[in-house]
Amino acid sequence: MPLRPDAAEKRKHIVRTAYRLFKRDGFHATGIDKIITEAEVAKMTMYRHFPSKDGLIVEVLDWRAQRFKRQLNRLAGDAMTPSEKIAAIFDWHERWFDSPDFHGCLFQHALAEFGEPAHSVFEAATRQKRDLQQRLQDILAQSLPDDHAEHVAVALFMLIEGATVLAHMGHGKAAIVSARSAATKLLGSAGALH
Amino acid sequence: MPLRPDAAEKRKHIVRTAYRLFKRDGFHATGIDKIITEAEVAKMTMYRHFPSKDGLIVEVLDWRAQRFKRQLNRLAGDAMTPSEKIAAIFDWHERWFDSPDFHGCLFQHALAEFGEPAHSVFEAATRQKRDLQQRLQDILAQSLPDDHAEHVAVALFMLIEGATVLAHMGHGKAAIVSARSAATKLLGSAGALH
DNA sequence: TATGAGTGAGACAGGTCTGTATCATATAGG
DNA sequence: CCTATATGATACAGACCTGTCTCACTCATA
Repeated sequence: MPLRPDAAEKRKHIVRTAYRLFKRDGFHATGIDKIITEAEVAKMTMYRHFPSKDGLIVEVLDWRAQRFKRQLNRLAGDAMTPSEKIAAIFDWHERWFDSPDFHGCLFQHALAEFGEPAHSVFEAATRQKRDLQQRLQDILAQSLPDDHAEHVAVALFMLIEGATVLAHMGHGKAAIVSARSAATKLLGSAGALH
Repeated sequence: MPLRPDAAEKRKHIVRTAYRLFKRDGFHATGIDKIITEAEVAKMTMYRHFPSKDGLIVEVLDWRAQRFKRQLNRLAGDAMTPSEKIAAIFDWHERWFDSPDFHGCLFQHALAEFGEPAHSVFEAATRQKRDLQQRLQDILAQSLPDDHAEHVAVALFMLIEGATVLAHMGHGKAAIVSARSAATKLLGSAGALH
């Protein structure tokens, strides 16, 4: 009764194709027809796997968020100190900003295009942002008291979000340099030197 | 040969109505029909004043950017020290985040929906962001050497952009508290105590 | 009063959007 | 082989999109 062996593959393929188009052209600007043409898939195939375009968008965001989380976990291995982990995260973003197909943060774009807090797409985007912020806070909690950790985590989160906006505007290098410098100062004055 | 006395008023009225709808529902999700209905204006009136929907969007963004700049200039009067000016800007954003019709930053949303750097809407949005960053830098340049001023200005800019994203997600209070705290630390460690 | 610019209302064209329905085909497992 | 499932291709419905066009009307000014 499960799907055919390659049915799950088709599903992933649709998600990946939609991801690429949403990232490049935006959500509203990307039509279903464009997605199925690029994915070389029949329309009914897409609608059998996903309930609607919004449903597909949520799936794409969740899939992307999971990949983001995996990469983050790999970066911030247990071997490093909190400061090293934060530095690694900034380095990672620097590489991301420099990648040829960088078009800003898909989750920020989702918040922009689906600004209604009750919308499922908005919720999917906030989940990812909340996860990142929580992850930063967990890292900092290893060497800072809880209230300090929260404040610094929020500040680092804002620096990262702002850096991503700046990078989308073509100033990724300046953004990451200043963000790193600011993060160092914040961690230093918060007492998290290790 | 100039327009009738109230023609310019109609034009402003269309811009203000479009602004309200774009802010609430987004650019692609807001149709021309919706704008002219809400503005109680004929379609041809709108198309006589603006070349296209994109043209209207650019006009809306420029109008909003001008208003933003005016408010910023009023806030950061010459009487205050750089630190006081920065504090006033954060206070201002706090009030903005708390306002009942806050829906995030329209310029961020424009960058998200028109991600192509060559697009006129993208350019209009970047103009505003560049202006804000430059304004921060000018303020800091009063009490910091140029290279420090630039780094700190970019950091403050990113904090503000990130705080706006957080506020859109419903955490404006936490954002502004952490941003203020971070800004104080950055200004302190940069030596701009006045 | 006469003129002409600005306007409101609405039809219209041509295209695109999401989502559904239909039918032939391919294929894996019993 | 035979049946059930997944699929490709395509037509279709109904709505919405941007932008153009026409026509009657208002109203300030000459």
